Amino acid sequence: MGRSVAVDNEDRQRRLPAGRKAKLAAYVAETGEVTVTDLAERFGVSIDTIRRDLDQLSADGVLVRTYGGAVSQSSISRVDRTVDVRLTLEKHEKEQIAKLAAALVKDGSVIMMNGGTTTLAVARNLRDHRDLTVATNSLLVPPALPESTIREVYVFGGAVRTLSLTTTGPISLPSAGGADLDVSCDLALIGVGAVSVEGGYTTSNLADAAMMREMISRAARVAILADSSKFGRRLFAQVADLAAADYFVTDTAPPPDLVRALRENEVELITPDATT
Amino acid sequence: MGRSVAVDNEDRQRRLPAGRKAKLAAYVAETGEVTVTDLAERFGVSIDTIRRDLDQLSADGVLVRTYGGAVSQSSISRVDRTVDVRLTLEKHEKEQIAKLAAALVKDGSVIMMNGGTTTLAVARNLRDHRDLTVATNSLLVPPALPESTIREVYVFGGAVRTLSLTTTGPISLPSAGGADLDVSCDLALIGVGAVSVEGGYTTSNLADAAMMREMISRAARVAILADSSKFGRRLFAQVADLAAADYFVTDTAPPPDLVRALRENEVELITPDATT
DNA sequence: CGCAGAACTGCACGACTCTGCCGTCTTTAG
DNA sequence: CTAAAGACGGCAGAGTCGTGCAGTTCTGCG
Repeated sequence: MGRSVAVDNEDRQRRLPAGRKAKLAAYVAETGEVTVTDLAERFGVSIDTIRRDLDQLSADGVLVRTYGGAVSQSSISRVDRTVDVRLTLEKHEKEQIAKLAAALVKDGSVIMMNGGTTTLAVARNLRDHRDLTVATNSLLVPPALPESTIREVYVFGGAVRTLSLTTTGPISLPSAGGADLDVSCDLALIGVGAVSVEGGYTTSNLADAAMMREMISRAARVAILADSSKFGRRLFAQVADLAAADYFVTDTAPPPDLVRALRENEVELITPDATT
Repeated sequence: MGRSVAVDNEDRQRRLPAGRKAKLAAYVAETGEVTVTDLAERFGVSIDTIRRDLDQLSADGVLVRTYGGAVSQSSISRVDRTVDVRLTLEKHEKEQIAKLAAALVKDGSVIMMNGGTTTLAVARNLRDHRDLTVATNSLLVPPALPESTIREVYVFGGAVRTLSLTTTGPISLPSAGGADLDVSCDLALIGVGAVSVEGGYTTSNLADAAMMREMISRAARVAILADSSKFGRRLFAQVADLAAADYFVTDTAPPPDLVRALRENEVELITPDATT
C-alpha cells in the first residue's frame, strides 16, 4: 500500500515506537482528553497498539487512563485545582480508606487529622459519629465535618501552605493565660505520601512531615492512611518509621515485604477485604 | 439534527465517560445545584446516564444526591449555607465596601482580617495587589485570596466556631523555639456586627469580639467595615470605641449623629460616593 | 550468512462496561 | 386522592478491555 509521503512518516513512526509514544504523550498533554479510536486514526496504527501505549504511559504516570481513552495529567489538576480532582484520581480507593478509618474512631474521643484528600474524605465519613473533638492543621477539614458529629474543632495556627490549604508550624493552641497548653489525643489519622519498608512513612514536604510527626507523638493510637499507589515509594521527608503506627489503613493488600515489615512492627493492617 | 462542529465535540465527550463525570462534578460544584434533566440536556446524554453518574459521584462523596438532581458537597455544608446566603443578602453593598477596603491596602504591607462575609469579599478583591502578608482567624479567607497577590498567609489557631468557620482564642503564632512570637501589622480590616454612637463597634459573639480587639491592638492602622444595615444597632459584645478606628468603610452615608461622632473621633469615613 | 530470541504489531475471542429504553414502584405537588 | 415526575431494576446493543496467538522486524551470536 503505497501512499507516497504519508507512508514515509508512518513507517518512521512504526519503526520507532518510543518516538510514537512520545508524540502521543505530547498530543494528549496538548488536547487534554483523547479517545483511543481518535488516536489510532491519527497515528495510523491499530487500536490495540494505542491501548498498549496508553497503558504504558499510564503506568509511567505520564497520563491518566480512562475508559475509552485517556486524559492528561495536567488537565486533571487544572480542572479543579482546589480540592476535588486529586480526589478523582483514586476517588474510590480513598472512599474505601475513609470508611475504614472512620470505623476506628470511637464516639466521644479526641482525634487529630492532618491535611490531604484522604483525611478530607475521612472527615466526610464521620457523619455517624457523635461527640468528637477534632484538631487539625487543614483548613478544609472543619467545613467537611458534619455538624452533628462534632463537639469541638480546633485548628492549629501557623503559616498557610496555599496549595494544600494546610497550616505549618509547631503544634500549640493559645490559651487565655498566655502560655500555650499542651494537647494530646486518642487517635491520630495521618495521610502520608509514600510508604516503604526502608523509608517508613514519608511525604514530600518538610513542614508537613514535622506536623505529622508532632501529631503522632501526641496520640495514644496512630492510624496511617495510604492508598495503594503509595506503596514502595519514598519521598523527601520522613514522618516516622513503620513501627510508629498502630494501624495501617489502605485499599488493597500491600506487597509481601511491606506486609511482613508491618507485622514485625506490630502494625495492624486494615484493608476492605481483610478480616479484622 | 446535525450541528457541524458541536457534534464532534460532544461525540468525543461521549466516548469518555470518566471525562464527562469529571466535567459534571465540576459543573455541579460551580452551580451548586442541578437537575437531572438539565444535565442530560447539557451533556447530550440520556437522563438515565446522568442519574447513574450522579449516583456514582454521590457514592464517592463528590456531591450529594437529591430528588431530581444533586447539590454540591460544599453547598450543603455550612460553608455556603451560612456564608453564601448571608453574602447574597447584601451582596452588592458588600462588594462596594470590599472594593473600598481593598483600596486601603498597600502593596507589600502586612494586614490582619477577621472572619465574616464582608472581609471575605475584601479578600477576593485583593487580586490586583502584590506581596501581601495576611493573617486571619477565618478559615475561608486563605482559599479566597488570589494566589498571585500573597506573599505569606497565616491563620491564628484555636477553637473553631463551626457556624462562621473562624477560630477563636488569643492571637499567637507558634514558633520553632516554643514560645509564641508577638505579631503586629500595618492594617487591620475588621468587619463588625453593629455600630452605634454609644456602643461603638459591637458584635454578637464574645470570643469574636476578643479576637477583633486583639487585632486592633496590634495594628498600626485600623479599618472598620460595616454595611448600612448595621447602623445604630448595638450587639452583645463591644469590640472597641468609635475612636479605635482610623477608617470606617461602608456603602451609604450613616445617620448624621454617627457621622458627627466619627468626625469627632477623627475616624475617616469612606463611602462609594464620598470624596476621599 | 544463518539462526534464535526479543520486541512490536495486528487480529480474534470472550468478558466487561457503558448506554439507552422500558416497565414498575415511589415520591412529590396540587 | 390523583397525576406527574423521578427513582429503581432489568434488558439488549454497541463499544471497549484483556488475553492469547501469529506474523514481522530488529538484534545479538555462532
